[in-house]
Amino acid sequence: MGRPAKFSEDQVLDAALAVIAENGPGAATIGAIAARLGAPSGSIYHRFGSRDLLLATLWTRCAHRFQQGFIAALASDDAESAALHTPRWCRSHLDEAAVLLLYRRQDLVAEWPAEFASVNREADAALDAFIERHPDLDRERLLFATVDVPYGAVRRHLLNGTPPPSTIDPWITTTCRTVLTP
Amino acid sequence: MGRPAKFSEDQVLDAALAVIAENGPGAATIGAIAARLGAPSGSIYHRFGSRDLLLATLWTRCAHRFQQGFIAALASDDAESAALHTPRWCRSHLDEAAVLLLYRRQDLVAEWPAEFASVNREADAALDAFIERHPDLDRERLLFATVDVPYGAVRRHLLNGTPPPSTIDPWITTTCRTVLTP
DNA sequence: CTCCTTTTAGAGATGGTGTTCTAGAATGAC
DNA sequence: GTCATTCTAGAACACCATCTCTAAAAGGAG
Repeated sequence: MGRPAKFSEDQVLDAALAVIAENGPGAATIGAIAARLGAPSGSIYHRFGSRDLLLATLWTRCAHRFQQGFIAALASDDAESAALHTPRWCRSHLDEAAVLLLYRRQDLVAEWPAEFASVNREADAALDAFIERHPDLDRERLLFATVDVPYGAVRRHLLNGTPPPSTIDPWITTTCRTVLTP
Repeated sequence: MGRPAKFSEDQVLDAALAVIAENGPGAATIGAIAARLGAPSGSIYHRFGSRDLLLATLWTRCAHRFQQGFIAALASDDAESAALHTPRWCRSHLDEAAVLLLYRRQDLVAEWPAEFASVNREADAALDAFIERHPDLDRERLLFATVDVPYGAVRRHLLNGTPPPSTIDPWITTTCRTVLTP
């Protein structure tokens, strides 16, 4: 019932994604997003009550998509594969990776809406479970090997807008193994 | 001759630095910077012709200060010390590190002024010289060990506003050694 | 002291952005 | 067909930030 939507919610988010990946969060004005989609700004506001709500939704979508593979790798008790998930995912999701890894939430969203509070709950739980199974590891060390190093390895290339080359993978793996084995 | 300045150029830059470190680049409006310094906005514009010019100057000052130690370590042919420079400098220059490492130039400065074009010339030259002396190394590998990994190790802590703990240093050193020795 | 320069001081013009509001178009239910 | 509902469409509003402009203050040179 009612008029069918001409622009889906995901289409709006994709437009916002493209704008940010191209010109940074500052360029992600409602006007720019609407223009990219060929929609009037009113339609955007009809879907998402505010700019903050729109960008928080986008951020959450990106984070959720990214974390799936990471969580799965941790759940199968494979730290090296978890570490490699970052470069791999970046290669196949260049724009989303740029938005997720190059910026902070606060750079996109002035005031983070309460309903999006626990974006990282699942990932945190996966890390906790992993630690639980490996009492000789501390959380900081695990984060360094599986999050921080892959992130650093990938960042420069995301800044260029180019996919991270496959040469970095063995460096990440080696680092992971070296740091995590006593 | 002429009226003596009540606010020095560095004072203005320091005020901008504090504002950004506290609330992000979006909060670094001329009004906020002036208010923090207790100066009227007109005085800011008298010194720095525009907001872009002010922030570009700040960025360049940060980058220059940061790169001194890095360049020196590379010049003395010590890659591990170059890698450790990042966490060390972050500890003693928390605010500047946050501005320099957490944001992109484009996040601060809409249009980078031409006169600040070559911020990284010296650092690039130091890297080139190092490579020249170690023909078995390629540049990407050196960047990974001395730039990317330390950067990743430090980022989460800068986001918290806390100095990176000393526990990360041996991980960085180990990574550096492992990746750079054939 | 009188000129000249530099800087402070802040009011005001300008432009752009988030948001709201009203009107109209498209569809399903009856 | 008529009504209710959902969405498009874009004009209008309010706000905020950058930047400009004018006047006055503070010192040095002659």
